[in-house]
Amino acid sequence: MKSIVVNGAGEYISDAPIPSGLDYCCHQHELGTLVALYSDFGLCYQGFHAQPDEALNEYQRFNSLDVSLRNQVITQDKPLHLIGTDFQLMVWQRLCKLSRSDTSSYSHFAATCQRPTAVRAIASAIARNPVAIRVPCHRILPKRGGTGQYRWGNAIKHQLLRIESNQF
DNA sequence: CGCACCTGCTTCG
DNA sequence: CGAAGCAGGTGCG
Repeated sequence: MKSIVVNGAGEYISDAPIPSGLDYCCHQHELGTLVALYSDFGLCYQGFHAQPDEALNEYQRFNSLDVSLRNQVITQDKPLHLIGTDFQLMVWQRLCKLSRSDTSSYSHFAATCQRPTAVRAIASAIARNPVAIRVPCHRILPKRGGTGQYRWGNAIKHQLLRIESNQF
């Protein structure tokens, strides 16, 4: 398990301590309320939730951590502060390199990660992406068609893709 | 379509 | 180290 800070392109910036407290910010996305959780080093979590504590619960459960909610803040443009195994971090960083409306299948994405046969492991790592939208896990789709699964709801994944493809 | 079966790899105990 | 668990893929009807 490592805890690192990366920029918007997924490039490594530095290591960082595991957060003990997080600031939060709720803002309206056209598909729902988006809750962001910030450590002192960057954006740790972003997901579709009605309440900030739901987001915190998710974050704690996924990372087996005990973290407190601190202050409400306004939307901040910060780097990402990600916690995960080497493998997960590699996958998330790779996702950040996808440009807008650049979608791919799970198997193709696995190949671009240099793990062409590890499709299921890659999919598991994608599923644990803690930062919706900024880490564009929604751009990875089943080869057979359809939009596949999404941690915050399949309908939202579908809509995100529609929005991204329409803006061209 | 849906289903059964297969798969390789990561993760956790 | 072994076993569980996968946001997948394939082939068949």
